[in-house]
Amino acid sequence: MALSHAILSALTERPCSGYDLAKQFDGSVGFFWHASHQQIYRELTKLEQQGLVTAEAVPQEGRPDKKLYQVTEAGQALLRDWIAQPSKGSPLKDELLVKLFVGYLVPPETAIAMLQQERSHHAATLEEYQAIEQRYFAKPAAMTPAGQFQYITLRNGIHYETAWLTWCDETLATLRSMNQGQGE
Amino acid sequence: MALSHAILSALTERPCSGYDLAKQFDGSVGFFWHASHQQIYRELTKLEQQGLVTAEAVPQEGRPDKKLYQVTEAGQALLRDWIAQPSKGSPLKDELLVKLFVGYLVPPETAIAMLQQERSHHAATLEEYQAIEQRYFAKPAAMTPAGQFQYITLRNGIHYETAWLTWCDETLATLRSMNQGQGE
DNA sequence: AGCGAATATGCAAATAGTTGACTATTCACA
DNA sequence: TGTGAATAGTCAACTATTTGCATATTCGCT
Repeated sequence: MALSHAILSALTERPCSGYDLAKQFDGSVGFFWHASHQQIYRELTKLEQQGLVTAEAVPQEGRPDKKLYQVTEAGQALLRDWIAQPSKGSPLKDELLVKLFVGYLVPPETAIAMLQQERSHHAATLEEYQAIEQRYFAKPAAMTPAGQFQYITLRNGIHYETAWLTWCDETLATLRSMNQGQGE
Repeated sequence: MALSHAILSALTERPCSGYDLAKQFDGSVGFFWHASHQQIYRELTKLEQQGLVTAEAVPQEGRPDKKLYQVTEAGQALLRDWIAQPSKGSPLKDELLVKLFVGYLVPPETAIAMLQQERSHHAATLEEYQAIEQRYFAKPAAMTPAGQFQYITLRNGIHYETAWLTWCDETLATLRSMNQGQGE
């Protein structure tokens, strides 16, 4: 199932501890997948039992010892096969859109405030992505294939956030004109 | 939790049977929420026990009898309160992006084929949305508030699909140039 | 010394979601 | 008459996810 694949993908990109993996899922991987740390550890145990990853205890200084996880050959082969299979679509679940579906139940000011909040959240995320783009992907043509594929996922995020902002602006304009229409 | 809210929203828009509700979740509501019909019936039972919806048996001719569900005053009040609360963000889970994160594991031709398939899927969805827009929302300014809010959600879908298409085209161009770069 | 934060890991219960299977009614068609 | 499709609904087992909680180490600060 997809969490195992997401974990294998993240570890293929960079072997790391369970803790760091969870931080990846809060960070860069979190844009296109997410999981709680409890889930991640649970899945890592399974993957290890299946021989798809190895766990190696690494003593550290100044911090607790950690377990370094890396993908085995079998793990990578499984990932390769999975990549080549048709992807399942990703059905959306968006609370804001559910709310807007019956947005007429609340005053327009409420809806407007909701959209403004949503807009500022997406604007902040877009800025974050653009900062990453500038910092790490300033010269895409000069990057390794691995880097280029990572950039591709970042570009998806940038398009996504841009589309949300465009829609927020359009919707705010609509709501404001509805509000004025009702003020008469 | 959100499925109950999604059901209350759908029933507020139009009281209907469990079967029709499931069809709504396969159709228009399915763009921003989804649930299996088993889940829907289960949730309806709960909502009825909580006094948030009523179920009324309706005899029919030429088809089995049905249960018509509608939202109670309490249900609508709960929905109104929920709408006014801050929305939780909707973390994404996208299998294709996981695959592309480690896309270098497969030949570029495989990645290109993946993107082409994805592109055609999004193009078809966009066409569907645009057809709905033309058919039901040709004159947004002349619509009821309820209709306008529905149109707002449709517009989100249109922006979303458009962004995906743009990104697919951009990514296909990238992959093709990577493929040519490697062909040397 | 104790506390909080960061690093590092893990268990368990409850809830949410998926999948499989099933029943019943009605209609249309071979 | 039997079959398949559409309408209409239900039960159950399994998987995935969320939430709460916990342990341990190390560091820095009061």
